[in-house]
Amino acid sequence: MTSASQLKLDPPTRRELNAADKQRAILNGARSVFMAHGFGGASMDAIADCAAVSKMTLYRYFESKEALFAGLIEESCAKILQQDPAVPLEGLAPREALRRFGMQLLETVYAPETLALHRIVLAEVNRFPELGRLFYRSGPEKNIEAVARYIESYMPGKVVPPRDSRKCAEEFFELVRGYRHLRLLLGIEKTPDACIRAAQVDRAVDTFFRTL
Amino acid sequence: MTSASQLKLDPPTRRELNAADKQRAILNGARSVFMAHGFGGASMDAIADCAAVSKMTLYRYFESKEALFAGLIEESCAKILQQDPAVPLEGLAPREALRRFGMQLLETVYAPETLALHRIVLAEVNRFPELGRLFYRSGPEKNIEAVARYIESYMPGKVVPPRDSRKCAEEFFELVRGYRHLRLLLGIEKTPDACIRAAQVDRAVDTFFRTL
DNA sequence: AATTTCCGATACTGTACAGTATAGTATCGA
DNA sequence: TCGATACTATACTGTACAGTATCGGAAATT
Repeated sequence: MTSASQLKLDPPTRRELNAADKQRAILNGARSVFMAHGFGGASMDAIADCAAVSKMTLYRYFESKEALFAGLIEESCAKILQQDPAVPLEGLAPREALRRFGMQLLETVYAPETLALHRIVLAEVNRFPELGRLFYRSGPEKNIEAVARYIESYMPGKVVPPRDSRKCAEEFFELVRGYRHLRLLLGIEKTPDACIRAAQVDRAVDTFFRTL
Repeated sequence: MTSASQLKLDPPTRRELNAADKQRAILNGARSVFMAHGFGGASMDAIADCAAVSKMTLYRYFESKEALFAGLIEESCAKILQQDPAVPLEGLAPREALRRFGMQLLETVYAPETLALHRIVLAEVNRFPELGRLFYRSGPEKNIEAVARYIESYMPGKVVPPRDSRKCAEEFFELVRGYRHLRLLLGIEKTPDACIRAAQVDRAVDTFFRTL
């Protein structure tokens, strides 16, 4: 190791850093195991092994298996939410702006980790009802609201009273994600590359503009 | 008992009748328990109790827990498939025909049992990959193909070459099911009544016709 | 009625797992 | 150097559960 001294921090900070590392290691291990085997199929021993941590440490950071699971899902949802870089919209033609929204959506929801999260939340929503709301608010709702606001600000007069911008935004994302989303969730299709995703978004944007 | 003789059948038939009843009882019990608790959370004892049948009988009809689960999902998918009464289309205006397709879709996919099936298939698609295909072929694919055929037969010239009837049919159903479908799957919204469903279908049909 | 065959209720077996207890170790501050 | 804290390894407890063995009894056959 080259000069460990420059990595040294004052004690409390350093300890917290270690603690944060452990927590992250645990959550990463939990992610692998829970996502692969579901809540019921995951064992705390397997998670401990996967996180390279003893089972006692697991229970020092999380009350129970349920708490660990809930913590993991919360973290995963937050991760999805944060990677919303609020696309810069100024000066873009509406079609191009919507294309960017669409591409961002597909990158997120077609990603294997997001698909796994989606599956497991649906699977356990009976056991943990609050996770349903959490998931919806972290992902779909944010996107829909962003597009609704965009439509209101940059496409005035396009949406007239019996329709509203929010429903319109939902329709837009329905067209973008398509039935391919279901096929991916069901594992009967491979994740499409960026090129295919772009074609799909273009088509969805075309269709969407025809509905206005 | 009043005159058991008139209920008597010749032996083999009678035995088979009982066998069919048992099988149905088992599958019904399995449905309740699996749908409520998932594959991992369901115990064979609970299923036996729920079906009012001994555990031995369970194992007489199904090799293992996995086999019972697979059998149940197969039966559930088949049930969805069969309740496709091939709407009579002759003499209907296209808008009206599509409204019927849409209503039929929502009745099926918004039904609590279908939502439960949807959730559990997604939950277990890692463990039982073939169920993904089975589910997709039983439900979505049938519907999409039916609408695609309708578009080809009854709306000639509406869909021009870069677009194809199948993609169009997918778009139609995407608009019909809406994000409400996801909210129902996540348990954050109550099943809408027929009136709300009809309004949703009307709106989707309007939007769809604007895309043509 | 006697006998054979099948079935199901109950009890059991082995295993896997959540959670805990214990005993020992590494790290750090004083 | 001492003492405290956080960790590890391991073994244990109790429970839940998939799958099985046994035995009594009902039906089918004679």
